[in-house]
Order: sequence, then structure tokens, then C-alpha cells
Amino acid sequence: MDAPQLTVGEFSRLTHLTVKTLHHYHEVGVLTPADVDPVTGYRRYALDQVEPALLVRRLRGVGMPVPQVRAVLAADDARRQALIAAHLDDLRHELARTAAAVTDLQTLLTGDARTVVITIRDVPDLPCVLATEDVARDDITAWCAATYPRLFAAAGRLGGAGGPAGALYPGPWFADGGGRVTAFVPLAGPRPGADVVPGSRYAVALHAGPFTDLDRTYAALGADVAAHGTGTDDPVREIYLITPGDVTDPAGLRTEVCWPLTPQGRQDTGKDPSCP
Amino acid sequence: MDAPQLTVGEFSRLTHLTVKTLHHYHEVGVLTPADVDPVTGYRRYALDQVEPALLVRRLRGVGMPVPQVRAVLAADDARRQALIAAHLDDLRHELARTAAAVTDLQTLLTGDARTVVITIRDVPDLPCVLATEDVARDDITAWCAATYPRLFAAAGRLGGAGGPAGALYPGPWFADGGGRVTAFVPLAGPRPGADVVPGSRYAVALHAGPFTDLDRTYAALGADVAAHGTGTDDPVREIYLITPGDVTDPAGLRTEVCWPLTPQGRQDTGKDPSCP
DNA sequence: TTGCTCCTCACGTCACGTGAGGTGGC
DNA sequence: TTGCTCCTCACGTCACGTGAGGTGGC
Repeated sequence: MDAPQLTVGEFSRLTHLTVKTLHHYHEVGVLTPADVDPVTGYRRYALDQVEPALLVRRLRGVGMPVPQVRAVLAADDARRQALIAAHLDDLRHELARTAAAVTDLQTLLTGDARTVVITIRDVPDLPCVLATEDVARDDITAWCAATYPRLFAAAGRLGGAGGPAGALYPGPWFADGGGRVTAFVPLAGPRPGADVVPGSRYAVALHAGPFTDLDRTYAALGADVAAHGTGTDDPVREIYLITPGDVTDPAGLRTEVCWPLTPQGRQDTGKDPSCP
Repeated sequence: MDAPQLTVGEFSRLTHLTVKTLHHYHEVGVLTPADVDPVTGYRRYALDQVEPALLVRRLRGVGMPVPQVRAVLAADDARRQALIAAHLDDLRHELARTAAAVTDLQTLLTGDARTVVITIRDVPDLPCVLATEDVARDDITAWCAATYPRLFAAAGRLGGAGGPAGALYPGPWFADGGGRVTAFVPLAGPRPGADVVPGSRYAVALHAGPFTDLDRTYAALGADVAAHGTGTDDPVREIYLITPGDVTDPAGLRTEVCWPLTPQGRQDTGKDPSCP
């Protein structure tokens, strides 16, 4: 007796996947019918394809991308567990990101911390250890998490860090959704042959809170500079006074945003609240 | 003195929206530049467009669809609050859905409740109040929540309900992602002129747990029927023994799934555990 | 034979991203 | 004048959904 096979319609009834979805899964190789009639093109599914189909439905239901679903189906049990666990971890991160985004939105709506104090500061050339790389906007957090420990370790071997770490973001970085970034850690003393982050005159604002909110400070700062017409196209400098390594609550983070000015622009205000 | 205007690149630096994103928002009318040079096509943004841009970034960050974002920007303060609150509510529902999907996945993986007991039952014609409508799969939960209270109220006026409510899902319903559904509530006594849900022989399985897991029971039932070759293309019947109105934990739900058989098919098993 | 199921294109959706190829402004 | 910024198509991505137009099986 032949093992019974199912048409797409019947298979769809068992699995609650639409026919169009089954066509799609056939096309991309996620659920290939046990049999395809070479003349009519009719798809035939075997009963033992029902179980994988239920799994596919659930994996897609938790947002796993189709290529990963295919990988899960092809994997043995141990690897299957690992792939699924990894995706659930991605889900948790995504959830945390969304929660943070809701907080950001509410912060904006309630108008908390709207006052941004802008000071003018001349920053000298800074001997540093630094790293420059092409980084996409989406990868910047992971890149920083990997890079700064390395830089601090290197600085330690050269006499220790001489101040908070920072980074340089060229003008087009945000416009392009990524690009060349420079991360640096200043050295405690002058060091012959060390890299140097060039000084400049800056309009500086202190950003309190999560990085996702940085655009608020950028906006206030950039709008002020635009209104005065004294900006340049040099990179923006960020200085990380209190970092995710120092506090667990993102609300505790402190970052200085430094917008480059022409040397002939506004005068150094001397009194800089964040640099007493 | 002219109010300073910003090029896309500059505006992008202030708002952290990419140039491509700003082009897109221009095209779809979310953020229209204050000025567009008629000859070069150059976009110019005003400083007071920075604030709406920050809002757009946050609304998109919490997943609000672009048309809704446009509506928020166009709305006055009260309506704006309402639209945002409504979306955050959508987000919460989506979150609950995902959490349930994770549970479903884990249930499948641990293999809990895999044993499905199948019985054969002859169901007689049933006098009912019923509602038939075209419903998409995504809308089915909301439709049921709206329809059953109405049906129970109607049954009450006709002498009360004579058993648990149910529904008929035609064969192609799942294949097509929706279609004509019939929801019914049986009447306590015979009632001249009342609608009748026609009886049939069914293979019946009791589904314990959330509706999102129903495919598991459909699969077991449909596979069994396919293996015996005694199925028909009549609608599947669901019977809601314990409904979301009865319990808060979806794990407590009890639903009978009835797969139609030919009258000459397998015999009524007589002893039906869920119908003592 | 009727009507349902099945088939294959081909295009639409959503919110942008990715080049290609060309021009404007300092 | 060079090089950067800006522009407009046109097409790609992702996971299907939506018809159109036609054929197979009971």
C-alpha cells in the first residue's frame, strides 16, 4: 500500500500554512514537496512533512528569518537547539531595544532635559592610542564594545590613560548610515611617535542619558552652530565621561558632543561647567 | 537676516536620519523640505524642521508605520497623544503575541502533550443561532470576540444555549488565509424556523491550550484521517468547551476539533471521553 | 460536463538601501 | 579646477499576498 500523499490544499489544512506560503517555501527550499508531478507541476506532500511544517510555522512566528529556518531544518538536534536559542536571544535584544525606544519617545514627549547648555572650548592636540575603521551605524555599539577595552589595554602599556575615551565621526557618517570612525584613548603623558588626535575649537554640549537619545543633543548643538554660521565640516567629537561600563542604567550615561567650529569663530567661554 | 537653511547633509547630521531616508520622507510627504530649488532640485530644510524630524525618528523606532507618522505630525496635541498611545497599545499586543509564540515553540520542542486521542462521533443536526461572514485569518480573534457575545444574547432570547458554541471552517479557509466562517451557538430546545447546523460523522480530538497551537491538533487529526482515507471536503467544526471568557491562562482552554468523515467511514467509537 | 483545485507568471507591499550616471557649488 | 555634495532614476531586499490567465482531476 502506498504511503498517502497530500495535495497542497490538504497539506495546508493540516499545517495552517496558506497555499501561497507553501509555494514560497517550495521556491526558497524551506519545505520541498516530497513529490512534484513532472507534467502537471502538482505538488505532493508526505505525512512526515507535517512535523517540519509545524516547526517552520513556529519559527516564523517568532520572527526567525527564512534562511535561518532552513538551517534549523537541516541541522541535527544539538545544532538545532543552539540555533533556536541564539534566535531567542536576538529576540530578547530586540525587545530591550524596543523598550529603550519607548523610553526615548516618552522622554521626548514629556520634554524632560530639554535645556542644552552649550559652551565653546579649544581642545589641544591629544596624544592617543586610536583605532580607525569602516563601521556601519547598526554595528557601532558592538564595535565600541570590542574596541575600547583593547585601546585602554594598549594605553595601559604606554603609561595609562590621560582622560576619558572619545571618538571622531566625520560629517557624512550619519548621512551615509556609517563610514570611517576613529575611536581613541588619550595618553597620560607625551609619548614620542604616538598618534595624535588634532585639536580644534568646538561648541560642546553635555548629553545625559542613553546613546539612542544623542540626536537630541546633536540637534540642539547643530542648530545653534548653524544659527551662528561658524561650523566646519570636520568630524564631530564625542567624549565618553560616564560609559556603559561605569553604570548599568543608561540614564546615568554622560557624553560630551563637540561640534567643530572655525578657529575665528566664537571665543572660548573659559568657564566650562563640565571642565571646572 | 535670512533664517538659516540646511542642506540634506547638514540636516542629516543634526537629526541622524540618513540622506536616503530624508529623500524617502520627502517623497512620501512625511518631512517635506521647507524649500526645494526649482532648477537644481536641492532640498533646503529649516531649523524648525529639526524637532519634527526627531519625533519621526522615535516613532519609526517604535515601529509606527509611516502613514501613521504622517498623521501624528499633522495632528494637534490631543490627537497626537491619542495616536501615539494607540500605537503603544498595538506594540503591547504584538509583544504579547510574540511571548505566546515563544511558548508555543517551546511546547513543540519539549514535546509536551503530543498524544492526541482521536474518537469517531456522529453529531446530529443542531438547531442554532449562527452568523456567517467573510473573515481574514488575522481578524478571526477579534471577529469571534465580537460575534459570540451577540450569538449567546440571541440564544438567551430563544430559550438559552443548548451546549458549547462552535464554528465551521470550510476546507479552503486555511489554504486561502481566510474566507467564509460560520459561528454558532446551539439552542436548548427545538425551535421552528431556527437555523440548523447539519450533522455529520467526525473524527474528533480535544485540543488543550492556546488557539495558536491548534495546528498541532489539526495536523494529528488530519494525518490520521488521510492515513485512513475516509475524509470529506466538508467544513471542519471547532467546539469551544472552555473559552477565553472562562479562563485567563490560555493553557486552560479546551477546544474540540472535528474533522468530517464520510458516513460510511469508521464506526462511531461509542465511548467518547469528552462526551461521557 | 461542471466546478473546484491546481499551476505559473508577473506584479504589489513596506521602508528604505544600493549603486549608476550625472550635475552644482565652493 | 578639483573634489565633495547633491540630484534623479531604477532596481534590490524580505516574506509573502494578489490577481490574471490557464489547465488538471473527479
